[in-house]
Amino acid sequence: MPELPEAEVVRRGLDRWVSGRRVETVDIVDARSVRRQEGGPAAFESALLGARFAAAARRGKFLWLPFVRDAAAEPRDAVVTHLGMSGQVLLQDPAMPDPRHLKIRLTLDGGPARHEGTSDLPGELRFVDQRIFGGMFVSPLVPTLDGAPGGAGTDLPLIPAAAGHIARDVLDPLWDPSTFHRALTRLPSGRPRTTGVKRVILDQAVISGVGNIYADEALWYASLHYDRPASTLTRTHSGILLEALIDVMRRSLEEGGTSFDSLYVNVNGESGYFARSLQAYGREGRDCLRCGGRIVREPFMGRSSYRCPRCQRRPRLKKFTAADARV
DNA sequence: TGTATAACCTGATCGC
DNA sequence: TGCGATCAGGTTATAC
Repeated sequence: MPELPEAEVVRRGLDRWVSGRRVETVDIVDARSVRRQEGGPAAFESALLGARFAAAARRGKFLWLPFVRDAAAEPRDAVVTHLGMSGQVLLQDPAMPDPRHLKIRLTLDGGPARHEGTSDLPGELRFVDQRIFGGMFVSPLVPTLDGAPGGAGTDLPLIPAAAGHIARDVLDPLWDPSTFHRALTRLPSGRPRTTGVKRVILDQAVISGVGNIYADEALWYASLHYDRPASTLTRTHSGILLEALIDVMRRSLEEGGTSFDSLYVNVNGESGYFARSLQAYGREGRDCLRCGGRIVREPFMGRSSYRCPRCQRRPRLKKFTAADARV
């Protein structure tokens, strides 16, 4: 299931194989995959025909390719891709049969000089999506603003308007423990966040790139229960949690991401191997590798949470006091 | 204003 | 064998 490491693997593939190339044809096989496109499928097609892609970028699980029509111009728009639950971006030879669940097909030219002599340069970019939670759409690039969730201090000067609400992601080098602690434990208004810590780290407007798998993994490393009120976390807790999030994302990235089935692959159709390294997620009934307790699976937000009941104990109910509300 | 939840979607799996 | 129910989960809209 695509989270930050999987999106980054795909971004690297796009950057290597697609940037610098021009779109020759656009074929929307299933209009549901461009449902977020303003103006509908026709607008998507007319925006991309003849466009030349620049370097691929990403924030959290959103990735995008800025594009231009005039080689001398600066990109003002980007084609944004979100993989959702089951999206894949494949670069394939046009002679290969269409994959099942093919939704969008872009044929690309031979690319710039750096692609010359590359005998196996795939000619088609194919967006494949079984569950149709993902999609593609064109969005104007806007400056990242101070005060926006991922705004000041980011290394991305421009971001698609449609992704402007997404906060700085886990691997952004400019996160620091103090900023993270405040984002985790306080609302923008300054009031305490009383909601559970897992809900908060899944909120892409607080920190982006975390999904159900890596949330459970990071909480296991930090020995935190998913329902512990965020406002009760100390700076030590939030510091350990941030380190755990960064560490689990980096290690997953080194192994090409997490694949449980064929639903996540890189642009070459290859699976990642991080599923073998998971400590909590998907390990129901197996021993906790830290304390020997038995990992349990519990319903949470309409999905599942995995934890060790011994070293990630359920928080005791605490009466809310005036001191908690002090800003 | 902040939080919780339903809806979207398809294939695999399970029980009857 | 075939059918229906259930489950998986990221994002957004809606309800509270």
